Amino acid sequence: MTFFTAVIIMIDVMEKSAATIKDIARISGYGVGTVSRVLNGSPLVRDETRKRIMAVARKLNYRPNKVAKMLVTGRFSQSTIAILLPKITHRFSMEIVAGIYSRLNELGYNLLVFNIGKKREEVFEHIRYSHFSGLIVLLNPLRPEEKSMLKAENAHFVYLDFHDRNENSIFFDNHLGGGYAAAYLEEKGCKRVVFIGDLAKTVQREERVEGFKSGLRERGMDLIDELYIPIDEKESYRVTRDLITRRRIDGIFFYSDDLALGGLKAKRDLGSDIRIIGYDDIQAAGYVGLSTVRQDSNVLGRLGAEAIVEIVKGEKLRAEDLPIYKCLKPQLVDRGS
Amino acid sequence: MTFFTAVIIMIDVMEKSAATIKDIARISGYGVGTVSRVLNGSPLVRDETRKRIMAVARKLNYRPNKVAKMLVTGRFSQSTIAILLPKITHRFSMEIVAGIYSRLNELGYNLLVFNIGKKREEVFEHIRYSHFSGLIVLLNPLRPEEKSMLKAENAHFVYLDFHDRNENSIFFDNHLGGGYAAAYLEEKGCKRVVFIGDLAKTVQREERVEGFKSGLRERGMDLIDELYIPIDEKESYRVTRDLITRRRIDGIFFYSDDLALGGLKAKRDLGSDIRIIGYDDIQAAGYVGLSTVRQDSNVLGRLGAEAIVEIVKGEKLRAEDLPIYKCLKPQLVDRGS
DNA sequence: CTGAAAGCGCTTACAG
DNA sequence: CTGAAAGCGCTTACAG
Repeated sequence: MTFFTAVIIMIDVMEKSAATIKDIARISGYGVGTVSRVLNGSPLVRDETRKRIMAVARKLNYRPNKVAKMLVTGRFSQSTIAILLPKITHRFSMEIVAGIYSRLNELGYNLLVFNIGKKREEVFEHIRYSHFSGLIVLLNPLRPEEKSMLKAENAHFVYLDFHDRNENSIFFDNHLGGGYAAAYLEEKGCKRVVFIGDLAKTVQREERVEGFKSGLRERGMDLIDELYIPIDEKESYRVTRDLITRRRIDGIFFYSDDLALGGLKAKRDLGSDIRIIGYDDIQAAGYVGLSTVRQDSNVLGRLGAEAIVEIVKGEKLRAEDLPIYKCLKPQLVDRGS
Repeated sequence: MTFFTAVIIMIDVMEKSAATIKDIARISGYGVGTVSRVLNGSPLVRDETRKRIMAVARKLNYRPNKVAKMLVTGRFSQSTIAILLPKITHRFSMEIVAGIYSRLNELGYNLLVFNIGKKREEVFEHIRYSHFSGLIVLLNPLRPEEKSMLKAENAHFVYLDFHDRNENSIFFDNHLGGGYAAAYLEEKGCKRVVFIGDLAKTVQREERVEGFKSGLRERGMDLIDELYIPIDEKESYRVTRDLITRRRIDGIFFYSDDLALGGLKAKRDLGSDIRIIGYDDIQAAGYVGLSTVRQDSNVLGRLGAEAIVEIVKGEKLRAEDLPIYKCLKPQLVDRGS
């Protein structure tokens, strides 16, 4: 008895790697089949046996290997869709995620969330060794080696709010939206305007800026400056205040509502009549009365969820309509800011 | 050659279940080892062989079985934490999720999201056959059979914003918060107040109401009515407008900010001087100037993430400090509403 | 370069 | 009631 206990403790200490059903069988003196039955609550075992085996299992702090169980039973959740978020996320991205989630939920799929962290490679290792049926890539491009990894696994993916002619993409027209911003500022009588954007140089930003600039050109308005700052309400508050007090300008187009929120606060605190427009139409924009270029995050998210599920289920696989390439239009929302 | 093609097509059509490496081996005439090497891009294969095998793989639309690969390589992402959301979610729940997510992210864990849908049993089947290390159960109790399923899998879980003496729980003190609401309304000079809550009868609601009532009693204030309505801003707008116009009351305590938002709008539209207080302090509350009882969703989420990770890593397993049972305090936020 | 075999941790008929 | 064996789909030394 003491020896018996001693053996168990030794093993408990030695075995750094998790205990298996085999260990339990060996130590308890039963066969693996019996152990398996006990662990799964089969009624076909003696009570005595059950107790003995359970005791050993507890002692070893046994945790069944789900992967092995999945393989043998063939029952594993095929209904998980993964999403890959960019390193820095605006509130807008989170609203897209909410849209994806709600549609996925209706379709009976679970959501697995990845995030491009410091070590991009590590994240892709995780992705590689995780179990999911399809991937939604949000707002940023995949590198060639990442794509080929996915191809090798024959794992499907769809870009959301990013576009690549050769891949499934659902996205907003940023050039058009930039133009809307110019039109808005013109309508409010602005002549000398500034653009304030995120530090991160993204395709979305470039397209939006380009659309804005060509809009200004058409209207004979002047782009006095372009500023690039971190996504931080306080920072944009400060920058806007400086602009209003030190420079002769009458309108600002912010790359995103996150940024514009700080700017609007500065304008109001100073009682300035400068005109401000943001981008995205996040929830807060409605509450504070910020004019913006609306991108319907909910629609985008839901479309993305539907697309990846269709692809994964192979409903589109043999059709000519792959890759999916869908461009959505933004809308101008005038709240008088 | 035609025969060859015919065979492939037949198989392609017949095999409803996915093609395996064995199928490719059989059809291509090579061994499974070679097929595996090709599929994994090993350089130790003739080019000719590679092409032939790849052709068959494509024809069969081969998708590697990740589960089998995981089992044999032993490389599968152990760093996934799952959360289980209640059927109906307030915005507050979503803010908790954001907190969980951000902390999990820092700790290098992925997030898998489940949601109690129509068929509760089905969700638990999914949970059972999904691979994750620990589970965070948000805002609602597990049933006995669900707990025993988790126990059988030796899967750890922690309740967040729900409490049970026998399980790991991190939660807010609702009784205290209800008292704060009463104190707020008294301070604003209210005498005749109403409580408006969600239809769903939850522990949280009961505790909050009880705290509110005993707060009123201490202060000699009258609870004129208790109304229970669906979580819907329009609905709470309507109900509040009716209360203001038809009944002699001077204050309303809303179970959640989601509800209070509609009420505040009604108050302002009518120019009423009724006092309104909500609960949670969701983002929108700050934007519209709603007084509320603040529960720090970010802190709660982050604590939950840390707790489950600690438990999963066994850092607390042999200590006496299990189960974790931590009660957080809410705070009163006076925005003058 | 390629095949045959062993094995990952588990379940499940099949015999006793 | 219990054990021995086959097998889930894959990888990986080990021989050729």
